[in-house]
Amino acid sequence: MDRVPPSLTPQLDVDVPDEGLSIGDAAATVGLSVQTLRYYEREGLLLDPAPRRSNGHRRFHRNDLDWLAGLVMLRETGMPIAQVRDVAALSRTPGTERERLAAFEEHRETVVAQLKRTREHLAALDTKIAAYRAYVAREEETIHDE
Amino acid sequence: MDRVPPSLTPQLDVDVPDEGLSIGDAAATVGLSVQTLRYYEREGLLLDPAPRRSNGHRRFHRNDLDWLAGLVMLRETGMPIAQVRDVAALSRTPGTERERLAAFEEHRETVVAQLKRTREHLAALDTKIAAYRAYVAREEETIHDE
DNA sequence: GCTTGACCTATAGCGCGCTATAGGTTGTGT
DNA sequence: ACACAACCTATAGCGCGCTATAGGTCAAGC
Repeated sequence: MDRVPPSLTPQLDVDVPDEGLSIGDAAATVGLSVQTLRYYEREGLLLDPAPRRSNGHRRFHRNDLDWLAGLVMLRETGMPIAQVRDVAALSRTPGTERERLAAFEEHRETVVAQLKRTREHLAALDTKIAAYRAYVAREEETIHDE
Repeated sequence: MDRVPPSLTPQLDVDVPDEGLSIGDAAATVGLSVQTLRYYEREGLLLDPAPRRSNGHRRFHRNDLDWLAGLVMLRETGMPIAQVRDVAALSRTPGTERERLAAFEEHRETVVAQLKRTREHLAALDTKIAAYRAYVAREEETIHDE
């Protein structure tokens, strides 16, 4: 078996017609621009180049959309293009399930670390905001007192 | 009063000598490169251009370091340079405490939103990891059975 | 006295991730 | 029949945030 069965990667809850989606609809569905989607294909981030209709237009099917949703997730959690490309290459190669798992687990660690940092920054920001609120409140009082 | 008193923005718990730090030490302290620090100065992200010694070398004092820590926090939570510049400009202008507060509160919202998205992405990533773990485990079993 | 290193200014260059432009084909609605 | 939108390829350009380079001053240590 080459890839994890689709049933195990439930990403998207939109229904995709059997004939697939145009690039415009696909882009809208996953929240990318049409250019970006073509760019991703060129850069080898897709599982496969999207199949074309007789007129040369791309069609995106269910599994493409699922993959795209995952790819957007990786990108939005800060995974660089090059690394996504590596993951895509792995996912194209049968018998690399362990490596894929390792890649995802490693990325998970970076996301968790990033989350932690952001939470700490948020705390600092809250401290700053509290200080300013106190200052502004104090100023208001002073005006009242006059 | 021009700025919020330093006591209300406790950012950094390192002690800074009275004569201040060199740019190298300051950069190391706040986790930036020397070039980046100079770049930030040029771009007007500092409260004021750092004062120079007779030899033209910058000195960073306590309040500069505090500001820098805050600036790094803003940058690392994704605030663009241009917006940091605006905040710096506000912080230079007396009587703008309310605007500064508003800027920080607004940024807080974007950070919270970003945090939420990242947590959702993390959940999706965890689902993927779980699926792969199950797959790999199942594969292992199959090999055992042979 | 001379090298070494940290600093200085000024300016050019770069990596990333798109985004825009040119020039063309297809197909759908009026 | 014809305009108009959506698609196509190929390639150039751009915004952001640094980072590197050139060319120099100064201070300390060997």
